[in-house]
Order: sequence, then C-alpha cells, then structure tokens
Amino acid sequence: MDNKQFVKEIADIENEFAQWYTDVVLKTELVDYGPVKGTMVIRPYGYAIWENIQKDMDDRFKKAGSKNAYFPLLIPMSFFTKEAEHVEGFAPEVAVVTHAGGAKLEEPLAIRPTSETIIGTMYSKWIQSYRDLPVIMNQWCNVMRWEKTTRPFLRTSEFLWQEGHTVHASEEEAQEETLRMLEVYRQFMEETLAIPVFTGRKTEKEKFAGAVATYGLEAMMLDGKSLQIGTSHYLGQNFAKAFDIKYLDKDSAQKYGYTTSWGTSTRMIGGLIMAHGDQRGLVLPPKVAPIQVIIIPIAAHKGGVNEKAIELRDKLVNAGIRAEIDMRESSPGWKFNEWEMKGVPIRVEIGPRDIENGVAVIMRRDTLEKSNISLDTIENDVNNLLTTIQKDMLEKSRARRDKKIVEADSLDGILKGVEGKNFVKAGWCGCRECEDKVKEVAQATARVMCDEEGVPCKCAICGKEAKHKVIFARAY
RNA sequence: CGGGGUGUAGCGCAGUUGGUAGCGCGCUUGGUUCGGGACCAAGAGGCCGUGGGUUCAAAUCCCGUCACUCCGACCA
Repeated sequence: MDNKQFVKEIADIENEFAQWYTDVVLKTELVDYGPVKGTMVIRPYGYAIWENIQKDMDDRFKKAGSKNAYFPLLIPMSFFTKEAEHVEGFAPEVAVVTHAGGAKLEEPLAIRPTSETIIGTMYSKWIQSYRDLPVIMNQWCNVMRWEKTTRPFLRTSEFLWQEGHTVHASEEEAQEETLRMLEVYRQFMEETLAIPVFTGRKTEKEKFAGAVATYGLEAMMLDGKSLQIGTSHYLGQNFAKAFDIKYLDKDSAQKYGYTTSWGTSTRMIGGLIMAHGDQRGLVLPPKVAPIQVIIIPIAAHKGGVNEKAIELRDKLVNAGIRAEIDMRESSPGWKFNEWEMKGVPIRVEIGPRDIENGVAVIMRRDTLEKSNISLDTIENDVNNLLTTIQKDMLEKSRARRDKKIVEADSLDGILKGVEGKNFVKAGWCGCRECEDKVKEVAQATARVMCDEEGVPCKCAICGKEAKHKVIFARAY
C-alpha cells in the first residue's frame, strides 16, 4: 500500500468522491475484490466493524422481542412464483443452482436474494393458533443479488445482512411492528453509527416487491447523495395468502396472518465511510471502531518507552477500551497517517519526554485536535473523550446535513437543488408520471414521503394539489 | 446488452521504426534514525493475460479469445 499516493488522490474530495470512496475501502484494508465479479472479501478490519454493528443491533432486536434463527441458503424456484409481484421484482437478479451432485436438478434452486418465501413456508407449518402469535424472528446471513454494476459495501452481488420476519394477528399490530422496527433502526443509526436519517414511507415505484408499504431510512452522504441505509416493510396479507400462513382465532375462524419484514446490511459500513470520512480517510464512531485508541511509542529504542506503552494499553483495556499499540518498526509519522486513514478515534503518543513529565499526547481523529493528558487519570479522560467524540460526530453530521436541505416548488427548483448537492423537499401529487419526470430531468428519485401536516401545497411538477411532501435526491 | 479503455514484478507504470525487460513504491538483509509519511548500502522478485500467425528474431506487427475497467442501459 502506498499511503502517500492515497492522500494525494483523495485531496479533492468534492470532485473525486467516487474514487475517494473506492480508495478508502481498499486501502484501509476493509475489503478486497473477490475473484467472482461483483463480490467482495471483507477483511479482518472491516469485519470487526461489522461485528460491532451486529452486536449492538442484536441487543436492540432482543429488547424488541425478536429471536434469532437460521433458514437455508437455497430456495426451491417454485417458492418464488407463489407471490406474483415478488417474483417479478426479484427474478432478474436471482442466481440459480441448476446442477448438484454431478447431475442436473429436477427443480432449480434459487440462492436467496431475501428469505420471505422460505421463511413464509416454514411459518405456515409452525403457526396454528392465535396463541402462536406474534412470531418475531431475525436471521443474520448472506444473500445474493446479481447486480449489473457493483461497488464495495454499497452494492455487491453477495452481501451480509440481517432480515427480520414477523407475523401478527391483526393489521394494526403488523403496521405498528413495521414502524416500531423502523424506530429501532433510526435509534441505532443515530446513537451508534452517528448518522442522522430521514424516515418515511417509500413511493409505489420505490417500494419492496410484494409489500403493501415500504418505509426507508435515508442518510445523506458527504457528496449530498442519499443512501437507503435500511428498510421496514408492511407486507399485509400478501405473503400470508401466498404461503398459507393461517391461524385459528378465538372465534374459531381460520384467518390469515399479517406479516412484516425489515432489513439492514453491510451497506451500513459504506454509509459510515461516506457520512463521516475526510481527506485523510475514515473517521469511525467510537462505538463501532475496531480499535478505539491506538498507542504510538516514540523513540522506542531509548528504553522504557515500550514498557510504558504496554502499561498504558493494559490500563485502558482494563477500563473496557479497545486499545492497541503499534510497535512495528516504522517511523511515527508513517504510523500517524496509517491509523488516521483507518479512522481510529483516538491516538495516544508516548515518548521519553512525556514519560518524564507524566503525560501523553492525545489526538482525536474527528477534529484532529492535539492535547497533553496526564497519565494518572488517562482511563477516565479517554473514556469521556470517546463519549464526546461519539456525540460530536452525530451533531456534526446532522448540522452538515441540515444545511443541505432545500425546498422547491418547481421541477427546475428540484434540478437546481440536487445539482447543488442538496436534499430537496417538494410537494408531489402522488402520480407516477411526475415521479418519472423528476428522474428524467433531475436524475433524482423520491427518497421518502414526509407527511407534514398543515402545509398544503402544490405538486412541484404538475401543479396539481399535492398529496405528500417528498424528499427528492440523487441516490446510491 | 451498446460504446470506449486497459492487460508487463505485490501495487502504480515506462518500454521509440521488431533484436529477448526497466522505473517508482513496497518487500528482504545490515547499519544509522525515530515528536507528522527517515536515510545509506547490498539484495530478492517477470512464460509481458491467453491461443495462433508473420519473421532469422515478437512485450512490440496481424487474427482470435479471455479478463478487468469506465460511460450508458438495467438495478436498492
């Protein structure tokens, strides 16, 4: 890896954002390209971020009453054909196994692009009575969608995700569940990833294939484009009817359940990079950073330095901080740049001069501010600083985002807005023609509908009475 | 699927009108360094994507083929 070259390449972050992004994910050793086109290898440093995300989310799911389970990778093709809209939506990107055991298979097997069909099939066997409801399960797994163009984390042929699938006795309860999980996601994005999000219902055009309603979480990236960072779907009885998910109710009548599904993926890591990064590379929020504190010994050959560094590391680790020492034989300057690029929230420098004075130099990655810190109280100070960084990162990205939200009342206004790298709020009549027109003229899509009461307005495209306020943006 | 580009050392690249391969970074060894990407010296590393053709001779010319990549289209 040539770091000097890297810093030069990302210097112009505004104009070369796509290139910057690709360089960051490859050069920080988060991922590598896989041998199969469109796949990525997640390397240990990137995977450690994923593990931290998983752990945090999993706790939240369990608090929300969800239990983890695992369903098979391969799904008989016939399962997909049971829900018409679903099969139509996913057919173009499903990868299919046709041969196994040295022979052609009787029935081709789909590699799951999502698991509604197989989980629905199992749920229909498991659910008999209203007493069995609600069913709330989640699985962590990989899925495959054969995309034409791919980018690490943002869109790859295979990716890791979590998918929750629930069944409820009533429409109201299922709708509530959809919104409840949307809120769980929102809190996670803001509290843990420090990424502010807009939540709201997706338009018909943008909704999940087979859903009654899709709700999305949209985050603004540094270049003003939007990233759909999670979704929660209300599926009504569409899948219950297709997969025969029925229960016997208190009134002795057979009834179909109401289902929901919700998911987030490794795409969140892409969002993390593009929401917080800077010219020097990654900036990771402390809660998901694989290494929270990197200790750099200075002039280690002079004796006593490494010993002090180890003592310091042990102190921090005992205080529950993910701290490591970089004892490799290269110059301090090289290490500074290396770990800044990798987004480590706090750097501690310790050298002979500091040891004499009983201090260490501490630098925070988000602001690049350097200061001296006493070795006596270092665990507490570092812990407090990690909390501060976590909080400041959310505030900083929220402030940056809020400055880039504009209102528009014309198609031209929408175009100007997205060209200025903004999210554009505009009235919309609700028709597909107007939505398509925005895509054609401004290369922007309706991200989410935010129904603000008391703001009657006209559709920015056709001028008719608006049904919704919509956020239009260019998207990943 | 349409249009462009590129395949030469781990990475980034150079290689003239054909004459059997070079640079930077990285890597190894020894030494001097170490508070913002250190320096000196000596090394290791290549079937020039692949198949064929032309030629005394091909990284270089011709034909095929494969892979990657960018822009469209498709896609969450």
